[in-house]
Parts: sequence; C-alpha cells; structure tokens
Amino acid sequence: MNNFDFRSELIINNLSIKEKELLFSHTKQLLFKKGQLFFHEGSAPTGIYLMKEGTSKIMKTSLNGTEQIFYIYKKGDLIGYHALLCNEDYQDSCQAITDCEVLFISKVRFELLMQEIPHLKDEIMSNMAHEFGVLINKISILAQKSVRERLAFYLLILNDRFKENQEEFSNINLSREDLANLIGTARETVVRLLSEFKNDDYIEINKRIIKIKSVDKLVKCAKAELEIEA
Amino acid sequence: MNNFDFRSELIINNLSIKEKELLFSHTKQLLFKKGQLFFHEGSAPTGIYLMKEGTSKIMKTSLNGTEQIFYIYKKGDLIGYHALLCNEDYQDSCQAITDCEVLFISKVRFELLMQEIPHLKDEIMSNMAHEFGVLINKISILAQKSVRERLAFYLLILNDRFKENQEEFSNINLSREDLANLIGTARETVVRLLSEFKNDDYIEINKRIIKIKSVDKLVKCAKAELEIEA
DNA sequence: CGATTAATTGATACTTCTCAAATCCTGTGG
DNA sequence: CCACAGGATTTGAGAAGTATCAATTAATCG
Repeated sequence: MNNFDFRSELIINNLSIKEKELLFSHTKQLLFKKGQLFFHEGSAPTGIYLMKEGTSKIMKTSLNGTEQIFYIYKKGDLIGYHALLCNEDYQDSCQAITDCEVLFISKVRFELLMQEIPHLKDEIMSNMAHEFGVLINKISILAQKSVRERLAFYLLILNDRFKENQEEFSNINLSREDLANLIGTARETVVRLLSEFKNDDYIEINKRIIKIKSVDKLVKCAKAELEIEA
Repeated sequence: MNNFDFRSELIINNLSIKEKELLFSHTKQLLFKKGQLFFHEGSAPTGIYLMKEGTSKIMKTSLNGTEQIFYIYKKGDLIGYHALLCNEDYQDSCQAITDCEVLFISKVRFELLMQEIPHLKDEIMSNMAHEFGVLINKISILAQKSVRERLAFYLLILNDRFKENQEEFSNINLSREDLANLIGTARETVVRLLSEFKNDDYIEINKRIIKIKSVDKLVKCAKAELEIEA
C-alpha cells in the first residue's frame, strides 16, 4: 500500500541524531481537544506541526457544508509545510479527530532549520514528490472506482495505516461521517455497505470499531490491482 | 483560477538568464506523434521533459480500461520530475494529445543542475508545494461536485489555461473522451451536458471546439466559490 | 471519395443520494 | 449506579443522477 500512504515520518527519521535535536529544540508543545482546528483553510501558515499523539484530519468544507477528507494523520506525521513552502494560504484545514498532542515549529524557526540542515530540504522535497503520487492515486480511485470499491479499498489502506506492532489487523476507529468524507460519499451509504461487508464476512464491527476479517475478499471487492503487504 | 493550475513554467521563468542557459545546454530535442507516450506508468524515470510545442496529458489507465486524466500540459510546462525526486517509478503515464516538441533533460544532467543551481531546488520545492494544493482542490471537486458542476468548472479552468494573448475566451479543443476522463465521467454524459450548455447559451461549439460565451453563467452552474480572473 | 474514428442521441438500468424515522451509544449529573 | 439528553448510527423508501449499451450521424485522413 506504499503509494497510498504519505510517509512524512521519514523526513525526521532520515535525519541524524544531532539534526533531530536541532529540529526539536525551540518547538512548542500544543494540545488540541477533539474537534479543534490546528489551522483553517484560507489562513496564512505560521509554522508546521508534528503529531505526537492522537489522530487528526486534513479536510476542506464546501459552501454547501459537505466535507472532504484528504488524509488522516497520526503520531509521527509532519503537517502543514506545503503552504509554508509555496508562500500560499492554506488550501485545507486540519482538525483534531481525537485529543492531540502536537509539537509546533514556527515559520521562522523552520526556515532557519532548512538552512542549517541542507539534508532537510532534500528529505522534504523527496517526500513532497512522493505525496504527489499518493494524491494522484487518490484521484484515480475517486474518479474510477464505485463507492463500494472505494470503501473496500480504503478499509485496506486504513488497516495498513493503523497497524500496531506487526499485528495483521488493526482497529479502524472512525466515525461513519469521517469515513464517508474520506471516500467521498454519504454517511448512509457507508453504513449500508459496511453492513453488507459484515454479512459477507469481510469485516467485523464492535460498537463502531471495524476490524478486517479477510484481506483477500476486500481486495477482490476493491478490484485492487495492487499487492497488499501483510 | 490560481489554485487549480500548476505553474511549472515559473520554475524556469524564475531562473536567471545564465541559469537558463545552463539548464538548456545538454538537452535533447524529442518529437512525439499524437498518441505516443513520453513515459509509462510503472517504468523508471530517466529524465524530465519540457514542453516546447503541443499538448500532452498525464493520466492513468485502470485494469478495466478506463482512463483518468490528471492534468493537461502545454508549452512551457515541466513534466516528470516528481518520480525522479522521490526515486520511485512513475505513478502515471504522459501521452501526447497533439504532436509534441519536447526538450529532454537526462536524470544525471538534472541532478547535476540541482547542485549547480541551488536556486533551482527552491523553485522546484515551491512548485511542488503549490501542486499539492492544486491536487487537493482537484480531489475536492471530484468528490463534492456533481458531474454537471464539474464540467462547468473544468471548462472555466481550461478556458483560463489555454488563453492566448489576453483574449477573454479561448478555444477548448479536446476530444470528448479526454474531457470525460479529465472530469471523471462517461463520454456520453459529457456530450449530453455540453449540448445542454450550448442550448442554455453558456458555450458555443464548432466542430468539436468549445468556446465559452458566458463565464458568469458557468460560474453559477459550477457553484464555484472562487473568483475567476478575467 | 471511401473507410475509419469520433461525436451524438435514445432508451434503460443501476448506483447512490436524500429525507425521514428509529435505534443505539456516550457522557453527564443526580 | 442509573436515567436521561444529545449525538451517532442504522434502516427504509423514493428520487435523482449517471452509466451503459445500441444505433445513428458527423468528421477526419489518406
């Protein structure tokens, strides 16, 4: 699922211990309650955010109120550097899905770091180039697959993304609304399809937590042409 | 329409005369006939491409044969540097829509240039960050707008993009198939909607060339929240 | 000018959306 | 610990929007 996942954690992982220390000095710890915004579409960026704990979403709300989610961030992810790097206002908003613990690096500080750690620039560049491919893939999924296929597909992606310590199946814990907004459909449609998937034994559901039972069946359902790494 | 348009031409425009000379030395001129591929999804990048003449499309073909177009390139656009910069295979293919005249810069040469022109790296980074926003916007259009709205929207984008010397309306000359694949729908649906737009006097059609008659009407139809620069 | 490809129109079927209503959870205060 | 309020989830029914298949007309190229 490589090309469906950002990997901004690599930016930091690929730095040396010394460089990391430099990066983390002068950061500010922030806490966001569930529902709070890190930043809002249309506003000017003031710095970048590093997720320490919790999950957040990058999204955009249209005039008629519908929301589109582009990506769900978790621990280790770096957020918000794009707008900073092209000197534009944010195109999207970032909102806490759960309570979040975040490190903030100010714009000034970040620009300084980019000079002091030449390496950092390369890592970010490589990462953005990768993200381009991820978004390309997201677009082709949205445009070419049916909602049913998309849901199956995203369950696989999310399963992969929220895996902890090598376990095969992770707990996918998202509101039906968020899930719908992630795959670009209506809440009720997601609910209906999930219940089909449950009946067909692709998944199991406890409360609202989804757990995959058969990757193979979902792959077939998603008509996924791509190898899933277990 | 700023945030719906790549602007890779800025990468080169922002270089000094000297830097441009450096960039253009050691390029190879390539000619692609209509339908030929610059590069193909899944293959390893060997260099980057600068459009001199013609139009080409970045696209991806799914297993069942449907094609999704992400962007249409014209004179001045720089193509294919993403895969190079993240050391991944191409996620997409680039195909000539018309006969194309292209300058090719080899991977080795490009990497050398990145060292010799430190500026270049910043320009590319800024550009990729911008493109991120463009793709984000493309995703939200695909996910949130109806096909009708999307078509109206893309006609506005294309009108803006193919404008020549300050004229208000440009000739949009794309096959119905390409137009359909760009907005993520079926050919027949595009044809039907275009004919509605024509009847409602939003556009006029000669042969297959589309010309906008009323930007305002299309904006309303697209439910576009964004100012269109005339 | 004829052959091939692209564009258009029509009819029908299917997926998905929308609105409405019911049920299930969660957290809070008594 | 229980009851209740408010939100989230689920289910149903009907409508709308698009896709698909088939057939016709128009444009293009050698």
